[in-house]
Amino acid sequence: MQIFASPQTSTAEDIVAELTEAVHEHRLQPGMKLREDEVAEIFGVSRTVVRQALRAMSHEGLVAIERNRGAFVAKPTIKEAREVFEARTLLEPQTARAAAERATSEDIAALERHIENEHAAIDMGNAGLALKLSGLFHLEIARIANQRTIEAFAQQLVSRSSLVIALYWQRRGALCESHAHHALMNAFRRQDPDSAEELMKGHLLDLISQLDLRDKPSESASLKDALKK
Amino acid sequence: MQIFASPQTSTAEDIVAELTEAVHEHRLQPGMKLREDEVAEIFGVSRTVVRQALRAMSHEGLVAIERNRGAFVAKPTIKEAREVFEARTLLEPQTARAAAERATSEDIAALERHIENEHAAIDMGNAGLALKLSGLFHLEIARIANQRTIEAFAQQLVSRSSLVIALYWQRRGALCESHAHHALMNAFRRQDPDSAEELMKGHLLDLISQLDLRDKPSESASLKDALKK
DNA sequence: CGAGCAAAAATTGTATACAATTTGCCTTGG
DNA sequence: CCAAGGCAAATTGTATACAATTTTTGCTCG
Repeated sequence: MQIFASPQTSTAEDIVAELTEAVHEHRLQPGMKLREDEVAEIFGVSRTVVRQALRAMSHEGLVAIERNRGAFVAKPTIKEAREVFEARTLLEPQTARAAAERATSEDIAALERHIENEHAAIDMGNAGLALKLSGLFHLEIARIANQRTIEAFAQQLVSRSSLVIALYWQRRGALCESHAHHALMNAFRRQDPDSAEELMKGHLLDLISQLDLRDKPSESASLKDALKK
Repeated sequence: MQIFASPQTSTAEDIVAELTEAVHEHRLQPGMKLREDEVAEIFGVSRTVVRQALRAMSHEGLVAIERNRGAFVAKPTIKEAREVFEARTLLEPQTARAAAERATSEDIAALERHIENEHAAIDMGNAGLALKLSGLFHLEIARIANQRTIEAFAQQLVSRSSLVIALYWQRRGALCESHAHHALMNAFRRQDPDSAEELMKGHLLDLISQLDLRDKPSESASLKDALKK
């Protein structure tokens, strides 16, 4: 399967960006192997640069590197999935509040365009694109809040959320409703930090509620437990 | 100046760990250059491995890599310094709460030993060691809370805090009082999450208040502003 | 026919060689 | 004497070669 276009030479950052985008759009799925030679040929660089990219992504939790075995798209466990959304619940509501306090009319216009794109992606049935845009919306808010450090954390968490969704989303076809995004944007427009914070909190809880994060026997920590009658 | 012991062969992780420890103890100071050859010789590996380590640290915000110019210990700006502690204020109080709910008697014993070590370091006048231990105390709490994801964020934030302290601490000689750490541990012992959360919040605010984060003309964002009469 | 083992192929880990870029110094001309 | 230009040294960026490890293949033997 041809997943990427083939440019000539790329930097490690380019490769990270493209691979990350592919994860966001669920073209790269959890567990897929990323062979260095293969990636190197696709991007027209040597393995040296590919390794930089893969190590960077492993540091973001998007890729799992097993020594002498290679790099794989990460497969977050249920515990990790919970942690990702718990961290988001700590960071993003407050960030939305800060963004609501700072948002300029340009910021709001950008958000509005963004939501339009989300709708367009859903209408044309491009679920992968819709999912990616949905994640980017959250990053845009972090950007507006002007908190680079938290933005970097959010970026990592949103990316990992894509993996969590790929693994644990319940109703496969159903809605990635940008309804909540609309409500958030309106709170920004009203310069209403309290609402923005609450809406973000609710939005995240809503997302979590649509995941199936019940413990499964296969994830049981100990072999002994698994063999219990 | 001889900063490191010289072992034979090390992994990239070893190098990250040693360099990070040196940052924590203020043996490596903001702005110092980290030449690849030099580090490679010290650790007895090739530049390949050193580059892995330096790139990992740059991703953590501990090292700044300038293209074709090399790696330097990062020099957080005042804005970054504020962001680091704002992020800590979002994450750590809640984490302390979670830790207070989960802490076992072994956890508390470990914290107690840790605080003793902090006192010992202060008594023997080893400010660098005391500073490092002070940071590790916060990481120990994240570990007790059993939140790997947040622990990773906290690790990065604590490391960057060491750089911030190196740059912006006001009274050079004065106290890194582990007083607040004692109070936190007692809250854990009482299984008092509310207190733990409040104490951590207050502790962080206290730390921030001892930094000099006033804007300085030299940090003016634009050259144009700087040249204005 | 399947289990076990051994050799071969494939893949990753590390070091080194070479290219590209920057930095410092020295020369030269005003 | 100072500024500008350019050459040389030092340093980083990338590719490649080689070593170590894992995975696959295919054979033998039960």
